[in-house]
Formats: sequence, C-alpha cells, structure tokens
Amino acid sequence: MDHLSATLSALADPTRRAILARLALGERSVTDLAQPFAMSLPAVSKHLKVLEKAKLIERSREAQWRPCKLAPEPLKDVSSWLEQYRQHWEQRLDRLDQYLKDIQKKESDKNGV
Amino acid sequence: MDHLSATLSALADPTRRAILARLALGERSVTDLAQPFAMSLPAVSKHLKVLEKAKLIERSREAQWRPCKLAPEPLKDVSSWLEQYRQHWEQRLDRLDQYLKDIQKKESDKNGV
DNA sequence: GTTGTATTTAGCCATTCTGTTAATTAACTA
DNA sequence: TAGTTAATTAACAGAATGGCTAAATACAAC
Repeated sequence: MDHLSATLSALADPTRRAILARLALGERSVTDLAQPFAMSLPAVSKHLKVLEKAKLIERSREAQWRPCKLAPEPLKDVSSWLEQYRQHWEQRLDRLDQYLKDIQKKESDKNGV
Repeated sequence: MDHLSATLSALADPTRRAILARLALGERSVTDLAQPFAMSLPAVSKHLKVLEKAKLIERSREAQWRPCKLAPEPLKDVSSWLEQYRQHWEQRLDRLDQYLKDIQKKESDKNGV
C-alpha cells in the first residue's frame, strides 16, 4: 500500500483520530489512551499499530510502558496533496468575489469615477 | 459512519484519488473514467458510488450517460480538520526560525545596536 | 522468584471491501 | 421493433478490518 493511502485509511477511523487528538496534547501510554473508549485494550493496541505503520505515531520504551507520540509528517503530506484541490473548493468564493468586484466597477463607471 | 470518516476512507483508495484527479479537469462519463484502469467497468462503478456517498462527486444524466463532476466541499472539511495539526508539522521550522532570530538578536546585542 | 502492572500476540468471528462475470436497465438509432 | 451503447445490479469469492477473550511477554518491585 502506498504511503498516502496508508495515512488516509489510518485517519478514516474516528477512534484513531481521537487518539491522535489526545496525542496532540502530549505523550501518552497505551492504557491512558484506551481509557476514554468503550473498547478492550487489545483493540486499542491494534489501532495504535495501524497509526504506527502509517508513521502517524512514534513509540518509545520506558520501563513497562510504551509511550506514544504524535508524528505529524504524514499529515503534512495529506495537506500538500489536498492543495491541488484548494482552488476547486474556493472557486465559489472566487466567483462571489469577482461578482462583487464587477458590481463595484459598474457602480464606479455609472458615477463617472 | 460520520462524514469525515466517509470522506477519508473514500480518499484512502488510489484508484478513487486518480478518479478525482481526472475529474478536477472537468466532467467525465463512467467509461471515460474507467479507461485508464486495468479493472472492469462495474468495479469503477462501485468506486464512483463510494465517492458519491462521500459527496466527493455529483452525478447528472445526459441521454445514456451519467457524467461525474468533482464536488470539493468534503475536501475542504478534511483541510479544516487538518489545520488543528498544522502547528505540529511546522514546529520544526518554527524552532529553526526562533533559533535564527535568537542568533540575529545576539549579533545585534554584541554590536551594541 | 513470585506477584503485579503494562502491553502485545494468538485465535476466533462477523462484517466490509474490492474485485470478478453474467444479467439487467436505460436510452439512443436505424 | 431490433440492435447498440452506457451503466448498474446481482451473485459470488477472497482479503482486510475491527472487535472480542484468553494467553503470553516484558519489566518492576517486593
């Protein structure tokens, strides 16, 4: 699987996005991360493995804990990929902008400015 | 499934991203869209259904054709969601920036400016 | 070394995803 | 009406996903 696909499919799960959101606040242990979810620890562990494979988190070792840390690089890649479409979702605003400019110009012309 | 999850999982497939890329150039029929892929027409049709459910494309009717058109709104939503992490992936640059400013300040101080 | 805590692995099950081919629907064309 | 083109639906198979419980591993602390 290519990098971007791995990232996007990791992000496609709400549990995993919630995990990332908490990791944005700082490092957390697995049990810590699991706490808000109505789901077994192994389930959370699997989610973390998906995030790790997508390089969205990094893991270290401290005694019996394996703290997780946000690794934002792949998010940057998603953002870069999205840029190619920015003009498309901003087009409507562009058209409105153009329309307003046109109106304004007509007004100026009418007033002989 | 929530909106953002639907969008991200639709985008997680390289075939679907390629379809969107071609739609960014303008409306296309299904057969047209299918042409570059080594995959049956029904397979492409299914991909289009996924994109349609995620509201990433809109479809109209013209005789026996059902042209597809890019609908970029959900992409904007992904972009907005990503923004909350922008500081994280720009942090390294921020630190470099800060470092350069610090150096510059020290130079100025040394020169008694 | 035994007990306790943190986490992962293994094995299982149900569901969803992605592709296939064959059949069907929809609309134009002669 | 019959034939052609465009696209979808149906039925199927195989792989991947997401959850579970129970067992195993890793380390700490007594």
